[in-house]
Amino acid sequence: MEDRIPVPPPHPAHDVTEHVGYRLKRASAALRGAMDKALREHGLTVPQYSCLELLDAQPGLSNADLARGTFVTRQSANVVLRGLKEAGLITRPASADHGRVLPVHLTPAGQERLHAARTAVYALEKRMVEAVPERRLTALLTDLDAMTEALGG
Amino acid sequence: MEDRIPVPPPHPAHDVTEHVGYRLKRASAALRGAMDKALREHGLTVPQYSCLELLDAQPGLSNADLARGTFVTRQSANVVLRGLKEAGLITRPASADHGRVLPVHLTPAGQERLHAARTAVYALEKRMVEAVPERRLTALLTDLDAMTEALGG
DNA sequence: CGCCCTATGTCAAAATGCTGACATGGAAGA
DNA sequence: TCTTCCATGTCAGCATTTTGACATAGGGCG
Repeated sequence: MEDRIPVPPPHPAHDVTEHVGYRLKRASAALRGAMDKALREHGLTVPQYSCLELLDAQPGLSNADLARGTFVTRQSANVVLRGLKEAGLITRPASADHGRVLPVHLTPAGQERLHAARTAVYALEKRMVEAVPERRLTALLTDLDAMTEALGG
Repeated sequence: MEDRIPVPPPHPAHDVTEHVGYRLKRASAALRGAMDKALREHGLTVPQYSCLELLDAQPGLSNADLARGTFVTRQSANVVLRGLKEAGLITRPASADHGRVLPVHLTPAGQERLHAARTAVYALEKRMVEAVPERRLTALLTDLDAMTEALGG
């Protein structure tokens, strides 16, 4: 008699694979995998590419900025930056002249590498975008953002 | 008149943060973070919880099945299963009686733990779902799946 | 000026995940 | 039947990421 349950109100589906979260994770995993494969041919990892893109759009970002922008911890971003610096794709002052922030910039080699990799990544983006009806694209972005905010950033 | 545009072929947007991929990753990261926090109070990690959910819906899944279902490699899934077994939440035969597959099952303790954690996770799902207009929910799921398939699984 | 509070960069350790490789069991096809 | 091919489970090594902690720089405010 313990199955006197009135109703599972907030539980629309009974199979996890029907949940929004599951679909979201699956799509994200597919993107990650595809990017990983595409970027490997350019000698870049996904976090590395992400950093280059952010730096191209906003030169001088700090390590902490990049961490937030790539959704990882400061420590992880730091490791990525070391790799990029060792590869000669970015520059980073050894010491800060003003505050404590060490502004990061792309080198010409970094620009070049980014542009090459970007072509491959944008092709993936194109495949994704074309998979959804054009009139729904805006709504999709809106809803993704809404979900993000509902979860607290 | 402007829809006469041949098309801005591969580069629709100029800021990465406008791209679908970025929004997708951000939403996924937000979900991951929220789940991580919620599950910690129940002594579970996200991969562990994912396995429990899959096993609850489909008892007897193999390690490889769970790996595919949680979007990680067989090796990673194996580590997760060891943790779950050590915690007494699942059972797994030491040797296969039929093929090579070792079917995994939830223990009563596993069921219990899952049910407790599920409440917390479903609350998150609810927040997400309610953030998007109800009439668009189905479309959202459809589009997420379409993007997944466009990227090759 | 001096105090608190936040943010940043970094170190160390542990956890987590992946690549590469191998042996084995089953299934499909010659 | 036998042989080839694929999937599974697992080991080892490496890469990545996170947690936790710490010192320091700056802004806000008494």
